[in-house]
Amino acid sequence: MLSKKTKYGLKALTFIARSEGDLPLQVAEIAKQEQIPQKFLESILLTLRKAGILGSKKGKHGGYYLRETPEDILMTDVMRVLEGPIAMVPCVSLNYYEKCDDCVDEELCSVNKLMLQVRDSTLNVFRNTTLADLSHPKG
Amino acid sequence: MLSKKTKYGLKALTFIARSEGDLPLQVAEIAKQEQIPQKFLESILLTLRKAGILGSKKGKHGGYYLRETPEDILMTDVMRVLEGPIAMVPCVSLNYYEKCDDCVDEELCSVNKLMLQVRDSTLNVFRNTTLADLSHPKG
DNA sequence: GTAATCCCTACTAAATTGATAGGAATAATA
DNA sequence: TATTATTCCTATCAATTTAGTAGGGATTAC
Repeated sequence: MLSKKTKYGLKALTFIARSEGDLPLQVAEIAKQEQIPQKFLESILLTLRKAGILGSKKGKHGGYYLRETPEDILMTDVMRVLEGPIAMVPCVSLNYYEKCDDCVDEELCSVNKLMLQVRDSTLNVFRNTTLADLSHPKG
Repeated sequence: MLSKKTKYGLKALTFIARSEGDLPLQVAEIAKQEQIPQKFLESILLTLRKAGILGSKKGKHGGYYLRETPEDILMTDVMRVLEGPIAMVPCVSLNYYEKCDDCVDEELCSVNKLMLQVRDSTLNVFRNTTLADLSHPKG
């Protein structure tokens, strides 16, 4: 299952991308428009900012904005920040590889074999989808 | 993350497929060979039997066996039994479709748009992979 | 009738998820 | 400078899920 965190994060990013204004958008407004608990959204946007996907401005009239244009924001990056590793098992993870304790030979392991294919096909989707693709009505 | 249940289930199925004997295999032996807690594996194999993927024989010299040849056992079926719906959100699920409470227009929803693609690509892998593919050293 | 095996139910500890609460720090503006 | 609006940070918490464990009933081979 996709976590609420990721779901909310994607919705928020799309909302910001669609706004296209120069002004930063406030958590309160995004939360209201997208029906997301405000405090929860606050922590999610903070995560996205720390990851370099969003920028922020503090104080009155502050808020969040995209660091790059939607066309340049890849889902690989967004999903890794929000949902964690794309691979479903560490032994097929590109960025967080870890050998299984039990596994004697990875090449013989059926779990490894199957999940490697799933990772590749999912990665292919994320690598070819930008925030712009998700933000346009048709696409 | 892939659950241990699914991981163990896949390993057990592969183990059975590789054995190829006429005799049913016992939980105790599979558990020992694949380093899986026996009682846990028991409940997993029971699930697979109830789903029609495994058959069982009770009593002394009993055990589990495949209901079909490995070539005919598709990962779509196995994964749905072990891990649940393949879609990461109910609104893109083929078999368990459910509309989101909040979502006004699914065609505008970025989460829907992205997860639909992920579902399709994952489904494509599972539909084209059989237990036989996972059981052979090369493949 | 005994031993080996699957079958079934119930319970539990640990981790994760989806929040909520409270306030500190910062910036605009009157 | 005081006020207000906002992000930033830490801590806490309830519900759910996961990964098992425990105990014994039912069935079959021998």
